[in-house]
Amino acid sequence: MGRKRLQESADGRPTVHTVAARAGVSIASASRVLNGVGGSPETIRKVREAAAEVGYVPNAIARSLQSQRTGLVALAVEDIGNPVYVEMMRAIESVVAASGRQLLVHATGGRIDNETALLRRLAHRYVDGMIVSPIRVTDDHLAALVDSPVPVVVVGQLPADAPVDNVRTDSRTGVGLAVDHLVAAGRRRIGFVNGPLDTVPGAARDAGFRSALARHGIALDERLVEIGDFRYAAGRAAAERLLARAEPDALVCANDLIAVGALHALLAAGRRVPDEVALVGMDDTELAQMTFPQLSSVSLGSAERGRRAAELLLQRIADASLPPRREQVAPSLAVRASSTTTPLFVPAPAEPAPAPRTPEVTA
Amino acid sequence: MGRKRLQESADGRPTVHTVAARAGVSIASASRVLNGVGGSPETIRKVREAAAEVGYVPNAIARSLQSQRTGLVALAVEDIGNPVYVEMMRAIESVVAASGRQLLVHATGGRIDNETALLRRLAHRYVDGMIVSPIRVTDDHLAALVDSPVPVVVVGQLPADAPVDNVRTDSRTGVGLAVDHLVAAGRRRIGFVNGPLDTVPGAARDAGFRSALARHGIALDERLVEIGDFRYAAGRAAAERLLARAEPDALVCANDLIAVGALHALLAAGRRVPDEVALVGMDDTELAQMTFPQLSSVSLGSAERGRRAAELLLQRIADASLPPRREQVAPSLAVRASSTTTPLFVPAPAEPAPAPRTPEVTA
DNA sequence: TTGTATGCGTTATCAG
DNA sequence: CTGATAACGCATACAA
Repeated sequence: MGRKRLQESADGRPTVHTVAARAGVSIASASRVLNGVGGSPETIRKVREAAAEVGYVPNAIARSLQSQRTGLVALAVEDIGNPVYVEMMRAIESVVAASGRQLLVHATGGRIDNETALLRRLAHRYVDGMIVSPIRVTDDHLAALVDSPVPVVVVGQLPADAPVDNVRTDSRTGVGLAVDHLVAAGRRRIGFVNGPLDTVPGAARDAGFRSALARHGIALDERLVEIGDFRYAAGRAAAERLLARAEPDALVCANDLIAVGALHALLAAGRRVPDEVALVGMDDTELAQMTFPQLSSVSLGSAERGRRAAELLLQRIADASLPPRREQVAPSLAVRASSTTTPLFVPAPAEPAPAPRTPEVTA
Repeated sequence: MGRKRLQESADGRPTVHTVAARAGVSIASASRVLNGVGGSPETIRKVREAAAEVGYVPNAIARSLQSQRTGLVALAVEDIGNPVYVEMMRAIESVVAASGRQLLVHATGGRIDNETALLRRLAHRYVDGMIVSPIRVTDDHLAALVDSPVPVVVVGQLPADAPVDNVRTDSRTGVGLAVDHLVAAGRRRIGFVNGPLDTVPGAARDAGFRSALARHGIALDERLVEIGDFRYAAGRAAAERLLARAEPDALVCANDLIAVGALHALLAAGRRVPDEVALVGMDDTELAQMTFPQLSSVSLGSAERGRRAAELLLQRIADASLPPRREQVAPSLAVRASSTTTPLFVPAPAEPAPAPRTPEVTA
């Protein structure tokens, strides 16, 4: 006869039945003891003993099918090599962990199909909810987001009427902060190294740069604008192209990875930073403090956005009927050595220095 | 009466029953059509239509309970901010994706309890297998690894007799490569900035450094050895401490993050790199090519280790009866500007230059 | 407290 | 090809 109700699972590992049989009790009693609810002292002893002997470990999948939850939350980002996502992830992780859940990260590689596939697969109940930070948003993508089977919070720009929880920043204004700072420092030939214009952040930053220059009455020289992608190598290459045909006295970069690439290009070309060319990155990641000189960078509050996104998600998991919410985090500028010309080898002034700063690289 | 067999799931979302009822067929037929096996043209049409109308999406948890697999593979690493794990992750991802599975990453933060908790939770059937790269290994930890409910592959050093699939490298030898290189370049006062000695990699690198110096007959000056952790900030601080009390003519760092920190410390202290102090990192990550000057670095084949680990895991998932396997990846040295003193401002020689190299930072 | 029986949503088996 | 039904492993309402 076919196995009717054996005591072990298909792959030979122990189940509640194994434990129950061994302890000489029903599976209900076994289950209760294993979950710490009820059971006479004697039963508890027997079950615990049996469980230990067979090395019982509960099947989380089965448990989830029953409880309708997995205790898992996912974060989908484009490029896990970008430190901005690391910061965001850390912030999310701490919130998620505090709720007794576990955070899983999935790198989509920026391929939209990949991201929608994720929503259509992983999200189909493997996780209790997910936070996704899409770099491009198509209608298809948006549709998948909207009728996701599990709660979703989007970090990043989204159409105004999209009924999805959303935490955003204003990178357009953020770029403006960088330009204002540089203009105030007397720079006029300000260059811009951006990522692809067909991405949401790329388009926003481009608009921000142009409007900021206009606001200051500076005519934009298109030779001072160059585009790569949002990674180091392309940023460096783009900066090299720009430097080969123009002479900026400042460079704004669409993120810190690009800025580090640009810094490399500048130093390799013999330009002194910040004396000849000031440099401002964006995202204000760890990376900005690793370079020499350290990078000024526009903070888009990635940790804060992550934290808020996690909170929104947990709230929605708890109550699916909540209306779609939208939160915004304001950008700010972290000024460091890469955009601050200071007198060198000059005795410290009697008044306290404006801010602790590492020495300049130039002599 | 209590709901006997409704057509929708507990949370009101459609199930096979919903679709079947709407299409006027049995759940068996519905399931078959939904899975693309069998079904008359008419049935297929009706079911597809019904599924589309109600927006049916299969419950992956239920499916997994039945199929005994999730199609998910997890990678557990200590610090996702360390680029070495990013490289490893990318390699693993490509192998895993090629098998039609999805990779999830979990950052343990190096806390052992966290990692064992992961094994005891997530691994309890939420994933088909996992790759874990522990930085510390206790007996407890090892035990959890050994009798993990799902296939596990460990990347990193493990006791010789541990019955666990294992991909390792020899960082001890790796440090030796760095020292050899520096000694050959005429450096004698070689310093070492390491991570914690109670970690597996920390201990191995320490041993490697000491034995390498001994091999060259160089007496170790303990003032030239400093310890932080494996991250940037601590690396920089450790290098600063070292530089405050000793005058190395070269620095070996236990990973690239530390090396970048050391580079910052050196430049901030006005030391010229590599002329006054040569610098060699370890892991040969992207980061090594981002700095100026670019970092020489000992490659521990992190991508290769990741790739192999993923292959081992997939094999074991396919056949659990495989004996424990152990693979080793040899270290190699990538020489870049940070450890190569070249004549500056000298006309290019008639013969081709030894290798394309970015200009030195010093003048 | 304990055991029986049923459901979680899906897939697989086995008659019809 | 189709439909009823039995698993998958666990949790729990209910009756004893």
